[in-house]
Amino acid sequence: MLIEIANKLNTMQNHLTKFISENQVNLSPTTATSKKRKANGQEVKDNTGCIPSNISNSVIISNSMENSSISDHENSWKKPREYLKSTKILRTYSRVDPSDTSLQVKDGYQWRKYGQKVTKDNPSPRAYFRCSLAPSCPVKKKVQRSIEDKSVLVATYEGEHNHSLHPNVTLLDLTQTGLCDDEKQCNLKTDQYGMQQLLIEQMVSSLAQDPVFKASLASAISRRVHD
DNA sequence: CGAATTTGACCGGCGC
DNA sequence: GCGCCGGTCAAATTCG
Repeated sequence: MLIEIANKLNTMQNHLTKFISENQVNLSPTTATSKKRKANGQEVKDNTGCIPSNISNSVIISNSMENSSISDHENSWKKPREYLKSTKILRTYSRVDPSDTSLQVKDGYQWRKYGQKVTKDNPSPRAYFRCSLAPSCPVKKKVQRSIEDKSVLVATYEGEHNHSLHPNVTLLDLTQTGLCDDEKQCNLKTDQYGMQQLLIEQMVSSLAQDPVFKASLASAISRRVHD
């Protein structure tokens, strides 16, 4: 029976992988522009605090390209537009203990903090991190508490990891197996695979902590046992 | 003692 | 040109 459950979980993971691939979650370049103010001169509200209403106690992932709730200026990070065209933005929401002031989001990667700022429209400080798994990795991360719910950490990721290092994921070396002869393409595939694995882990983690999902799973297992 | 974090200073973009 | 603001730097401090 345990084997069956394991198989079911594998199937579930395959479905998740397929879903992520088909919906291009996190893998589409942002088309964000850097307009900060509306035409009438009123300030555009920073959406860092806007969280999905159905958030549980784990991680929710939103794609900046498809999620219109994310303001342009939040995505811009004051970067040149040319740079933005080739930069991928990902935002995740993590529920943490409100008393925890560390602003640490456990996503499997290792981050080095290089700055912290209090922004105008959110009293909670915003922390700036760089990926420390590889010295040349361009990925950056911003973490700030939600303005609406201080128990929710909003992590915004910019860029893609240019390395295959990931503490929780063993990646295939496509270059050595001969499956990929173009080095650039290979790096892209490797990176996308790594990001997919990360997304899967986060989604599975989210499901695992969802009481409704757990109840459904328990019910399904129970039916299996009684069959 | 080296690595990681903190924090004030500095820089560049943008609006007025 | 000036001031505001977000992002980054780097010296000081803390931690393991």
